[in-house]
Amino acid sequence: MKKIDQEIVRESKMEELAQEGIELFPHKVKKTHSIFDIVSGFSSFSKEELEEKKVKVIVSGRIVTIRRMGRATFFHIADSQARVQVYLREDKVGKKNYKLFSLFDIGDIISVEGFLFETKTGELSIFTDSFTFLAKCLHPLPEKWHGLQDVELRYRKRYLDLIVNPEESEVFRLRSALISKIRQFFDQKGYIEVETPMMHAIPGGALARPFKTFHNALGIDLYLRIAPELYLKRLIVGGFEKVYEINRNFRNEGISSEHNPEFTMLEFYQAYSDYNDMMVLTEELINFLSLSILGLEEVVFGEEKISLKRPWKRMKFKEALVLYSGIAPSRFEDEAGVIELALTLTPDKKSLTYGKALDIIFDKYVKHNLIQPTFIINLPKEVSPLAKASKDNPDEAERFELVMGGMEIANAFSELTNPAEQRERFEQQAEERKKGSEEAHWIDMDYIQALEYGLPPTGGEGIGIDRLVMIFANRKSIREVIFFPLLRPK
RNA sequence: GGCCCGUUAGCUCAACUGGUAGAGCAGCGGACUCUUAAUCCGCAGGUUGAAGGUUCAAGUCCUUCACGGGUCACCA
Repeated sequence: MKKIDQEIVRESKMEELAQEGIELFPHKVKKTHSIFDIVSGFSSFSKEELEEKKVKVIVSGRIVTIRRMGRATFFHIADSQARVQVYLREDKVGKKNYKLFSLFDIGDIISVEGFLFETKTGELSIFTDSFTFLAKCLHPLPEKWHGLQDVELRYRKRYLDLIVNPEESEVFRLRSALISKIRQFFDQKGYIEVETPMMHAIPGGALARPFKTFHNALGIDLYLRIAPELYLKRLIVGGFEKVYEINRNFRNEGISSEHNPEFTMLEFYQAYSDYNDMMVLTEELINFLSLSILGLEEVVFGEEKISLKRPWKRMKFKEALVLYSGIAPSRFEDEAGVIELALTLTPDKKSLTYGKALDIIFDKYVKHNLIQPTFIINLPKEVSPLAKASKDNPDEAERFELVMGGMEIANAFSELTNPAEQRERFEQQAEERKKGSEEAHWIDMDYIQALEYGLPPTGGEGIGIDRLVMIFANRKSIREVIFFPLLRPK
């Protein structure tokens, strides 16, 4: 890559540092405080208190601003959480060191040692007596005022985004807190966290196209998992009554502001419960997350306010269709008509079943209207091959989707426990595969055998963590909540 | 994959119906010991995403391509 003049300047400054005997890549540095410790611990102190206490600190960070004024210089050092001002004066550090500092640039990482004080303008700062070079930044950083705006660059070079747009790091701190609180929630309820395979010989547990790979030693095709579901239920068969897993799923489908090919899924299963229990648990979980992270039972999402006060609305799938689709209720009785309508919405599809057609109409006309958290219950059995049928209506499944912010956040059901019925459902799916539906479920005989050993009544659920973070962090694109979203290599 | 939009200095953005590619920040040189988007003086920085084409003349119009964003489709 061609070097620009500023890069050449920075390189020659680094050479000069070396000539001055400065260690360019030091091994270790002393540190008494983080920048955050200083800002949070001493901001409330008055000028006089600081002078009296003479707090000595050794702190490291990246130089993000420099204001040189002859024999004195102010600069800020920062990490992803906080920034603090440093005051450097020639009479304090000596002529030689002061001159050395002219070889430092915005972006360099240094350690400074000094006493805390307050400037005339009232900013908590470090009056430094010495500083240590830690790392050179060989490229100029984006502009201090606007930061890095180019979304493509922000995603491709997330480290740059984090350096110059510190508010972006808040999204990821929130994400981390959310996952940590999820673990706390389930652990307290006696769940155990488990890990199941991410490489499957038979990809299952969802309706989606998988990524395919090959294992050399075994000489077999393997697939990156599209869901952990079937393995987690095997663990229920094995006697673990409450399990959860938080990890990546991989789906070889389109990319959009709501879809990344790899995404983080929370799945949890509880023996001796059903989908109604899962609804209560879900409300409890997300309400808890909101209260413990945001301190509120409400989140702002775009133009909307989402209330997380319990209980949340429960609405039958078909009722939601009638209420939001704008299609006359009587038309839903006409199966052929519904299929025809759905086909016009998805020109790529050649044929559809009634249940699939309803699902398409739901996604198209209903989902985006559901901003407040809503459990859409009793989805068509046809599109739910792993769920128990409803007692009252054999065409419906004991299944719900949680929709909020116009997005599907969770999907849960009373797990199908009857091995013979599971086998029939798989066979139906196999028929659909034959007809060209690449996302239809495979037949997993080992899973059926696991069911034959006896799966107790079980409720299970998956929650899309990335989308939940989107809502909590008020971001409209999934790429804003994933450090390194998938982009085409340049 | 279809359609729409975008791509100009390291970054953020200008450049009217085609007529000499500019500014701010960052950088370099100089002044400056409480500044904070520091200030003041000066300087440098460009294959306008790529390749073709139209034209006396293209950042601007046309074609193709690349990457991204939005949207539709696919897909929980």
